[in-house]
This record gives sequence, structure tokens and C-alpha cells, in this order.
Amino acid sequence: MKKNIIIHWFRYDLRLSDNPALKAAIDKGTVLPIYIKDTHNADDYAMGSASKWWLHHGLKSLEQSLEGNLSFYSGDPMAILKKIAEHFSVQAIHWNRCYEPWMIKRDTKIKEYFKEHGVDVNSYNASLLWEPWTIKKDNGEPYKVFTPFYKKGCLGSATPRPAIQKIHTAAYVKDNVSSCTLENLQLLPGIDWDKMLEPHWDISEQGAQKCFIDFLDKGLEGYKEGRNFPAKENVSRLSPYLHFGHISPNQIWDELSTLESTIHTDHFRSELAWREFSYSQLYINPDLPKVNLQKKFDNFPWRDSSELLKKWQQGITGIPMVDAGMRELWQTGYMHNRVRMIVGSFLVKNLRLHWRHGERWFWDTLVDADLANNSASWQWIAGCGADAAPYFRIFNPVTQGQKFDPEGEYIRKYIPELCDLPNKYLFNPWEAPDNILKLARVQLGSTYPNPIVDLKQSRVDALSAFQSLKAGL
DNA sequence: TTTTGAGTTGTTCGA
DNA sequence: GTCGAACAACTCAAA
Repeated sequence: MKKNIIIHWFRYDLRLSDNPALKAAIDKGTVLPIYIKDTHNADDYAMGSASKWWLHHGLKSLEQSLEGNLSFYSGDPMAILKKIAEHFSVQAIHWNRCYEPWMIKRDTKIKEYFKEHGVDVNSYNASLLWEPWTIKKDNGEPYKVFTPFYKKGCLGSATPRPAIQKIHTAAYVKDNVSSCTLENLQLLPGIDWDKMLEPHWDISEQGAQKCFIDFLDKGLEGYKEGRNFPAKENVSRLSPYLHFGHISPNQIWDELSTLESTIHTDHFRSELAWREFSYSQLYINPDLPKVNLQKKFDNFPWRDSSELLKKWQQGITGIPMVDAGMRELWQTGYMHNRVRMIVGSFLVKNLRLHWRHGERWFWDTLVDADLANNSASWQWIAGCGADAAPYFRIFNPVTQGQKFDPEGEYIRKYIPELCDLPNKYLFNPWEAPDNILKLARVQLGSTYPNPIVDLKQSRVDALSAFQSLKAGL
């Protein structure tokens, strides 16, 4: 006789606390918790290397939390679920909703199929405070500007669902017939680049909680201003945990609600809301990852240079602030938000390479690579997105460094070959007199590169490129 | 339908 | 060194 079970399909909800779909499944009976590596539906948006590395460890710790009761599969989810139904009597399938366009399409098909075949399919919201279709203007249209989206749209509608307490008792079952092992999913990279990432992260539900508590402890006070300084510990670094669902935004929102409201708690909430805004943009514009939201940018005169792109990726542009950011990314799988804007602006405006090159690189190397956030943010910095930066806003990586890393701690951490330069020339070594360079044992062009582009000239060129755009209309 | 005020994150120049 | 204006209009949200 086949065992009567409820499937809980883990996706971006790798946690046991505040997991609505899992909770509801457990309330119904014996649960088969599964993870499927989808090799059939993702196209260009299959996970990048850093994401896969993170996922591997996230699944490992989830498996431990479930005392080994997590069944792994690789392939086409539809076929795999059908196969499971051959061995078990599946009473229901549960999952928490995902919002990447290809996943919505896939999940809709699966839901339809199993409903037709008498299986109850239930989906839940576990990763957004407000799902995209619930936030609308009075006339029913979606918002295109952040401030009204958040202030009126989000804060003016229903308060977010309170987080659900952690599950303690549950009946789990494992599929020993058609499942594979975590190792079979082959999520770890071929080169041992991931060894560098490891010391920076505790990839687990507990790790997420600890990260959040540390932030409340050390980062929240002074957050509003401090979040701009890459050497300070004011940012939460919760993004990868939020992406994979080791922690939910609801858990964060609830906790903030117990604190006295300050400009810092308010600002941190608004940063969470930016995530919601990105999801809303992606939901409304499924081709956000590829297509300029502002059509006039389709005629923008991008340059094409794999050589320049490679130097940007490797952090050898000769612009210290940019190189520090790109090296932080490569070494830790993360980059401070302020620096993301600086390297983004540099790629798109100074090098004038298409924002999609940046989007692709970040997708592959960020542990928090998130389709909605990544696409919306690249469009924002390029100036072609919703509520985007005006085109004349071109970051100067020298000025930005002097302003937000005044003591040069961040640059020295990631560019040790410049550590003996005085602050006056740390952000712009090409302007340093020879004797200063010599004293700091810096040889431009050999120990550290000359700038691959002239900041002043490329700024002027970018502005005129935008001019041509306007003239071409 | 029309009007009005406002819009995450910057830089440069000249007084 | 500091400050305001210019950069470029344009679209959006809401009255």
C-alpha cells in the first residue's frame, strides 16, 4: 500500500521557522520534504556559480535541521513530481511562491496538472511583505515610483503577515526510491574559488538569525548615514539569507516593530521595501532582466570591449575604489551597496559597456544574486529603469572614495599593494608625484595598473552619448 | 482632463 | 573652503 503524504517543495524558503507552506503541510499529516534542482526551465537564469555554492551549503544545513529527511532530485520538476506520485499516495503538494517569471510559468503548469489529477496544490507567500499584485494605485495601475509605492501603496495597505513560530514536532518521510544525494546535484564550483568565500558566511537558518541579531546590535544605530561607508559595520548583509529564505522579511519586520521607531529603523524598513519594489517591477515587466524599461535606451551607443570588461571583472581597472569593490565581490561573494553603485556607474557610464554585462557578472558571482534586485538595480544605475537615476548622475570613483572611505580602510583591505600610499593619493594614484609612489613602493603599470580610462574625458563622452540619444528621437 | 509638485544614493563650476 | 546653480527635461501620482 502506498503511503499517504503531503509534499513540501523547498525553493527559496530554506527554513523551518515562519514557513507557511511547510506549517500547513505538517498540520495535514506526514510530510515529504523535497528539493529539486530544475535543469529544464531556467534558460539564461539558471543559478550562477556563487548562488549554487550558497545553495549547496544551505541545503546541507536544512537537511540537518530535518534530521536527514530531505529528498533531493535533479531534472524537470513536473516529471519528478509525477514520479514521486507513482511511489506515494500524494494527498497534496505545498510550496511557497517564487516570483521569477520562468518559475511562475512552470509552477502554474504544475498546479494545473495536479489539480486536474485530483491532487490538492497549495501555494503560500513566504518571502514578500506585500505580493506584487496587491500594491496598486487608486486607479488600479501599478506604481512606477518608489516613494509613493512604499509610503502609500505598502504602508497604506494591510500590515504584513506576522511571522509563524518555529515548528517543533512533525512527521517527515524520505523518498528512498527516486531521490539522489546533495552531492549529485553538483552545485559546487569546479575551481576552488569557493574556499575564499567560506570564512565569510554561516549558511544556515541559525546563521541568518545570528546575522540579524548582530546587525540589530552593532549596525542599526547610525544605520542611515553609516550604511554608506563600506568600512563601517552598519549594513545588515542579510541579502543572501533573504534571497534563499533562511530568514523571512516578516521575521525582520516583526522584530523591528518591537523596537522604538527611529530614522534608522525607518530607513532599514525602506530598504526592505526596495526589495519589494524590485519584485513588483519584475512581476509587471517579466523581461526586466534583458530589456530596457525606457525604450529610448535601445538606441544608446554602448561600446563593445571584452578586454575592458575583463579588467572590470578582475578588479584591475587602475581605479582603486572600483577595483576594491570588484575584488571584494570575487573574494567574498558580496559587495557593499555603496560600492555596487560606484562600480556599476563606472561600467555603464565611464566604460560605456552595456549594463547587461554587469548584470551577468553579478548574477554569476554574488551570493545574493536575485533576479528582481539585480535587474532592477542595473537598470537603475544605467538610467533606463523605473524611477532611475538621471543620466547626468555619474559617480566619480575618486570623490566617492574620499567621501565614503575617507581613511582608505576599505581600499587598503582589498588593494594591499597600495596600502603604503598616503590617503591623499590612495584614490587617484596616477596623480601622485613620483617620489610619493616610490616611497610607497608603487609602480604604476607594474605593481598596480594605470587607469584604463580617463575619468574626466569618459564622463564628458557619456554625457554626449546621452545627448545623441535625445537627438536621435 | 488638467494641473501641480515631486522624484534614493551626484558632480562640477563659478562666485 | 563653502554654497547654489546647472545639468534636462520628463514622467508620475494625486488632487
